[in-house]
Amino acid sequence: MANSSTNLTLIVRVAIPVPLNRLFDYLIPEQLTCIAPQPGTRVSVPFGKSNKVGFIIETVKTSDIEINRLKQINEILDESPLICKKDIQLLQWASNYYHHPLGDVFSAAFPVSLRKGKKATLSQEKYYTLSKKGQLLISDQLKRTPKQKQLFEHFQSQSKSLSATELNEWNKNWHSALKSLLDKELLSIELKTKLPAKKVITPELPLAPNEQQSQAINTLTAKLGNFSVSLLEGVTGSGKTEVYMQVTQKVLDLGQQVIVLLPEITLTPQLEDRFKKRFSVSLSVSHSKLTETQRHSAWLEMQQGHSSILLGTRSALFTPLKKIGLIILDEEHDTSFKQQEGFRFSARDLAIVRAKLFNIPVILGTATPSLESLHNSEKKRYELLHLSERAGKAIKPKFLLFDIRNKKLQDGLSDPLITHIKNTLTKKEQVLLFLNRRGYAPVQICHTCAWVARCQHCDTSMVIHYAEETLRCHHCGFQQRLLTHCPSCKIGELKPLGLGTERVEQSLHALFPTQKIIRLDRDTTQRKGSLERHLEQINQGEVDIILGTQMLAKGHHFPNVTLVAILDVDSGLFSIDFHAIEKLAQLIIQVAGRAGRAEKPGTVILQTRQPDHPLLTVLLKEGYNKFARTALAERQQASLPPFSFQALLRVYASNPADPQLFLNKVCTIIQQINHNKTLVLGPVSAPMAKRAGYYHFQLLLQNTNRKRLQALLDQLIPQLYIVKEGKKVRWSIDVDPVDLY
DNA sequence: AGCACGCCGACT
DNA sequence: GTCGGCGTGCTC
Repeated sequence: MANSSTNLTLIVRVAIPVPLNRLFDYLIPEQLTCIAPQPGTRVSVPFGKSNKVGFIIETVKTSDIEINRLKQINEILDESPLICKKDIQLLQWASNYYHHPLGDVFSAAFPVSLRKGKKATLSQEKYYTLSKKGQLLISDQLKRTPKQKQLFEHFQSQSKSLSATELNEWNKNWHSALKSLLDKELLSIELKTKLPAKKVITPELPLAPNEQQSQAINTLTAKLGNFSVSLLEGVTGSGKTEVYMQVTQKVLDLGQQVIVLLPEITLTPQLEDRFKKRFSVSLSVSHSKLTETQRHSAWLEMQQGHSSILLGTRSALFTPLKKIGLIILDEEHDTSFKQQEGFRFSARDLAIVRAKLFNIPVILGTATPSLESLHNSEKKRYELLHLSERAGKAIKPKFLLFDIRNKKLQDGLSDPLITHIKNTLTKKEQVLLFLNRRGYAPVQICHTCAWVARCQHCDTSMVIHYAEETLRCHHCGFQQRLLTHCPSCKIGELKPLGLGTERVEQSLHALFPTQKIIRLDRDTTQRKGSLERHLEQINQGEVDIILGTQMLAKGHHFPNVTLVAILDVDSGLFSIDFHAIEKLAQLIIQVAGRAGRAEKPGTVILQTRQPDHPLLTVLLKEGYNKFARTALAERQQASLPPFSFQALLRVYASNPADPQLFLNKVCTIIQQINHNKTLVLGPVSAPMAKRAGYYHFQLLLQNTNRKRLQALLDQLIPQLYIVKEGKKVRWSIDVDPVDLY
């Protein structure tokens, strides 16, 4: 007889969430081999000294590791795979493309609960129903206990099982009566899966689309059932959401599900509200502010098909769907779709990969398309759909560029700006001021010896926060008491240098003592719900001047604001990162969309020391589209993305010399394998070399051909895990970086 | 990433 | 004489 044990040996290759770029092989114990575990199934495995939850990637007969060195899995956690083959393919593609370990990539696709091994079932809810005994009872027999009689009769009239939630809707005071009825065995308990709440609202009716909207809706509807990417370019107020919702309805009519991805926003978006009011089907929401249980439920509701629409941020993209029909990505230009740590994926780009795998369409919507997406539409990879008409009679805002060179400024406010603020306030309209720096002033300097308070952990100055009488580092959080005397020369007077929101606020109070001024930045909105409270005050008209950082730029519309000013646009114009001007242009247009409404046109004021900046001039005189075209031409000239492809290798270590030693080694490795003319820029120290006590270096790789860049990375990255110079540092690779530091 | 093992300083 | 510092090496 043949050796049956070798015939029966079943090995599974498991992705484990550790930063190791390989899979781990395990044996399936004999008593479990009857269940052939499918890829996408979770398993509990012994790993090192502890146990971990991993994901089966494939089943194989042999392993590169000696069979007697393989461990057995502890347990198969799922009866069937939690994600389908195509979604596994998506994750494998992402792991290859972003050169990030597969186990970690899998982790990103699952809520924490499932990563930890929690059962993949929706929570059970207790339902109460009349027992056999209860069904035979006449309610008059309970007349001595009126509360119980009332509850009993409620059950009789409903003639179905009721949950605690449903009982609460009926009458808040049911707990003790219920307990008594249970004790008398007149009621019995049954457990039911907790499904997303049934809606009791009458859904709002679709709006009548205008000519352009119905054209977009028709075009998009015709694309259902096939892969395509459409770039829906619609100015603020042109009714993109209506288009999303009407196409979504068509997908629902086909019995399919829709994912709607939104940027991470600090302000509650109206979009969620509009979807909830429009559709009677169940809708799930998934973002980082929800509890773990809520995200667990949302994931399973979509996976099991109980819910038809998923609204979520970046990582919601990976949620498995029973019948995926459409992916919508709103505000596609927003950089929060790119994860900025660990597995640095772009949800926008992966949405397209996923859509291709499932043969479904993607809609990318925005008023200010990213340059990459515009380029792709010019190359006919995406279909460009325009919504240029503003709904209603809304008038475009007026832009004013204020040259502040050699001008007297009162804490960042020029005289003409102050005049505009005064005029707006006289008309009882609101003013919105942007300054992207919190605190009082970014520098405390000695008037005599020019000594500057610096952070001891970072290459940056300490920011003055007068309100708390502290100096703070905005990069590592280090803080100390405000200084009163120069520690260097001992005689000089310490003065604030530069602008922060706190300082501008103080100045505004002096200029407009009778007006209500509100400051919104991380310092004033730390407490939960305080931002929402402030926004409510603003929309109630209790506030005259709103001053804030860019946290105000996204997601919320202030209808009574008719003057918006960006106090300092120059930081965007001078940045060493070529993405900065694109982001600034998007910010300006998005901010302009916040201001004014039909009968009250808005004005947008930009203060600058570069009034002749060519791109800025184009943007204001000829609009975003012309700006984008000009900026794209500049990128092409310089061979920058999207005309080339980049990968950024970031390194840091506590020892200042180690990062560069590692990158020097990396350069020699690249020289050995670089047969494809990939540009190697660096190593250079990061723009702020020392941060939170670590020294940062980086190396930028660039090639006009994406495949060639990938081919280099394919050869390079595995070696980074091996070389000894890599052991002393922490490194990470960022493919298609959107932030170059 | 964890978590061990492994050799050199300040302490009961 | 030990407790523990974090360097380096492994995880199927």
